[in-house]
Amino acid sequence: MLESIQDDGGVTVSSEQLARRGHTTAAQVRKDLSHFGSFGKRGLGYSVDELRDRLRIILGLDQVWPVVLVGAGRIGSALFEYPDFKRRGYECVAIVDSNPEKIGRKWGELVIQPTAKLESLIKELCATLVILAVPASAAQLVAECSVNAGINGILNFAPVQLQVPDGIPVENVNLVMELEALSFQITRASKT
Amino acid sequence: MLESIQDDGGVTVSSEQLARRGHTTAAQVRKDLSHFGSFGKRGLGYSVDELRDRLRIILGLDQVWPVVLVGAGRIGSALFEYPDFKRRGYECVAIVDSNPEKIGRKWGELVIQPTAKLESLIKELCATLVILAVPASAAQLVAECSVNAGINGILNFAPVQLQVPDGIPVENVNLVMELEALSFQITRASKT
DNA sequence: ACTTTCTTGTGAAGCTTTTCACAAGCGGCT
DNA sequence: AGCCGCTTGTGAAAAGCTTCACAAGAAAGT
Repeated sequence: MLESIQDDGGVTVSSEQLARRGHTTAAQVRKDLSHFGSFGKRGLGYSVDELRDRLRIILGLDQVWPVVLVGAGRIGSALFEYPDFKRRGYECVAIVDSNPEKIGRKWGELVIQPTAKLESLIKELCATLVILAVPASAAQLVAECSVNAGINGILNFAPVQLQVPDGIPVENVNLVMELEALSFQITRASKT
Repeated sequence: MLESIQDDGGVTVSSEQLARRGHTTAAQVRKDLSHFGSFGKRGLGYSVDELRDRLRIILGLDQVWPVVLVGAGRIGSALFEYPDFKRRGYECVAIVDSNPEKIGRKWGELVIQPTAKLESLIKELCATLVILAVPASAAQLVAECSVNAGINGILNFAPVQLQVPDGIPVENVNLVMELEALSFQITRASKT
């Protein structure tokens, strides 16, 4: 949001304005920010540039995160091509797939590697994140292998609840569940 | 989870077992279910078949949801091919894109249509959901058009907060934000 | 029929998050 | 300098969510 305000030439922004854009309340914006420090000026609001920079640091976007993509299917390719990805500091350093037909193919500069190499690739390239874009049946095994190799976080697209040690953050994206959330709300509303 | 238990031959399941699988607590499982009714038997647990069927009805999965896919890019194609999609009752009834090169191509049985036809397609096909897999700059316009056509819910992949009337549910999937959640947690943990 | 072993459903307690409301502070205008 | 219009940061109150703990009920064995 702050970058879009920058593009529109905004220099300062109030919690009220941010709240309207983000579908929340001004008090919520201020309370949330206050957990990390004090970024605004009374009577004036927040400096867009400064707040953006401070939030980038809080989110860890002031560094490059080497990412290994596991699964060279359609979801994998969608992510690989997604431009915002690299712009935010996430750099795909390796691609892995189990399908022998895909191994050896090139995506951009990268050659698709066999799953057997996952662990050594993570170690050699010091990858911090893996993206799991594999079928549900393979996900748990890939997760364990990544954890053994010392991965720091997992983005999981497989529709299973991964079992990983405490302290390794996992974010799940379950596309069917998002649709189910919609059909649930619509069904509810129509029963009023 | 219940379907996976069915496949493993499970007949009944306790809140404790469900909690372990889902990384939550038995009390949470029971409290959540209690909001929709009383599905279990004391001393025995829940009938897997019955609970699955009841939840399917609650989530609105006992009917077919006609979906229009807007944006025939990589994310769109990943969704279109995703098999779980149709299995859960979401049926893609039309594909729309703004790129003249793509219009007229066939994906399976469906011909890609121009964006201008979106409104009439939604009306004619009685589509209840749209999936927005378009660039951020186009998303708001497509959303408004869909709302005008009487859409019931929106699944939005564009990294913008859509402004739609109250009562139209919107679910957002923001891939970069998921990665940011991971790098934030890793950054935090390393500062302890 | 009685006891034992489970497990649900649910008030009450405890905890977390959100909202309220206002003192304190900044900038511009007279 | 003094006043006025805004807006932050934050304790305190309100609302919401999770956990606890237990009565009530179900099945199976004696």
